Amino acid sequence: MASSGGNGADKRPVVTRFAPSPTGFLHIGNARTGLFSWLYARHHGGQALLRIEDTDKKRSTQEAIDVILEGLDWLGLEFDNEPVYQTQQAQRHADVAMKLLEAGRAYKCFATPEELTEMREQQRAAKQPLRYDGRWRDRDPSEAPEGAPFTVRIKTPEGGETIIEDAVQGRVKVDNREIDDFILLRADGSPTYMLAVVVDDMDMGCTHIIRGDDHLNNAFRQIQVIRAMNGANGGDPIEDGWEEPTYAHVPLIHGNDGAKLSKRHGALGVRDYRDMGILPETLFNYLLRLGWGHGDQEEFSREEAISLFDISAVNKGPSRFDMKKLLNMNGNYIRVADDARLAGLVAPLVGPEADVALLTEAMPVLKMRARDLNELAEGSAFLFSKRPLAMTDKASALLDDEARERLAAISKRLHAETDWTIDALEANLKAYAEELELGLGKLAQPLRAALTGQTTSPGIFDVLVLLGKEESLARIDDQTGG
RNA sequence: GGCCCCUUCGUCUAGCGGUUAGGACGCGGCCCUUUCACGGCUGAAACACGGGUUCGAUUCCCGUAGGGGUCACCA
Repeated sequence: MASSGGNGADKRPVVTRFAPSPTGFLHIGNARTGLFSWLYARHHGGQALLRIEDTDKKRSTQEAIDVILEGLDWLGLEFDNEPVYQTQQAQRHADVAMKLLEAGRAYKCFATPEELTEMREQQRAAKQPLRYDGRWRDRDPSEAPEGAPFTVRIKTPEGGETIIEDAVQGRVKVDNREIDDFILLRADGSPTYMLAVVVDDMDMGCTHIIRGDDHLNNAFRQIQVIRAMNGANGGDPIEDGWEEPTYAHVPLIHGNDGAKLSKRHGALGVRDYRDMGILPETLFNYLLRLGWGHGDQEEFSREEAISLFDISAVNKGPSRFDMKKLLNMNGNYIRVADDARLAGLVAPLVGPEADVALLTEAMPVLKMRARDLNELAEGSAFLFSKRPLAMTDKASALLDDEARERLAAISKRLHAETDWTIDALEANLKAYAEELELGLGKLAQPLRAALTGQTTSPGIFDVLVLLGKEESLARIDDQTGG
């Protein structure tokens, strides 16, 4: 009666599924669920399947589906087989409902929507739980008006309790009285989500259902469909292969205020983070660390994640999204990322004048100073600025008369410099600074302003070398009138 | 409101009966230094509360409080 099904005793090869609905973007929280689902399958050498829940016709456009596919691809989560499209299974869903109806494990309900609304209002008024009261459960269909539309409802057990051994949440019990006879097939013959998910999960052979814990309550209803089909609640199996999967309900990601992450919290879509200049490996790692940990380790390669990930180690409580930490992590990943790759990513952000070869050469010193790709692009801009350079307020403040005089002297020394390397240039300017009995900073800052138009940049000798002798001197002379 | 879930620094987490409660982000200080970063050192910062169980509870059990989720012919 209160059996708990598969639940870890499951010895079948692992098959997980990620089932997003095409809403126009890939929600960051869903992406994490997808990541966990994918990691679990990969860890166990099983299959990670993808299903598109496109039964909401209004929102499900090809474009919306592409956004999801693109997001998963960007994150590097490649799924096995072709994605299953839920709408294409509609006939199969209806068939299952009809089989249940024939077996007497589901029944026709002739209650109208208005009637049901009224029922709920009364329940609300009487402070009773809101659920279908089973008014057609034992009534003869002949009592309905001729040709009246009907829905198909599942016949749910009236007593006992249902237990789920959830891989994340642990043992969860629900009294069967809490589970009403929900609708399987609408009056127009279309399947409800509650039916469709289960049928698809079973048809796809899913052994593990890893999803957001907002579905925890649904699981208790979905199990009823499985049990009706496999005869666990009495009677013969209607079809083979309806084995209860192991459930793992992972907590949702919350915003800073602790509520479910939504539009008002800012960026929601995976694509938004990409546009903010977050690297895919950063998001992968950050999402992994949200709700899961492995000792003191903060950074995990894809391979480490696969070998170390364990669904039962996922925290039960929801975690909050922290942009600051994401950015810090992104900075770490940028610093170790391949220079040519970064140059390729940054070039389009810099503009048409960007030169990938120069960017690649400059990348080692540029990437030290950026936490996202946009910052990286901003930091690279000076390399491609056209003379005469526009000065920021702080930069022009640095270029007073005294500074310009020194720049003129520096210009003269640099014109004579034949060895245009970091070491030689440094030796040259340090000698001059000593001559003037000044700190190098007194020379470097105005020089930086003249060369970059800004007060911050990579090391001044790096800048000189990257710009080259000709361009450097021209920029300096622009400021000295020389 | 009914039902379900959750609760370690501000945030993400480690901990799985005995620890000076560890790490990371963020924040403060110091060092490095041509700016900004990076890096190094360092400081402040947590077991929600109340009962049990136990020689001993952050850890196990029960309440309370707080938070979250869910209750459609949506998915």
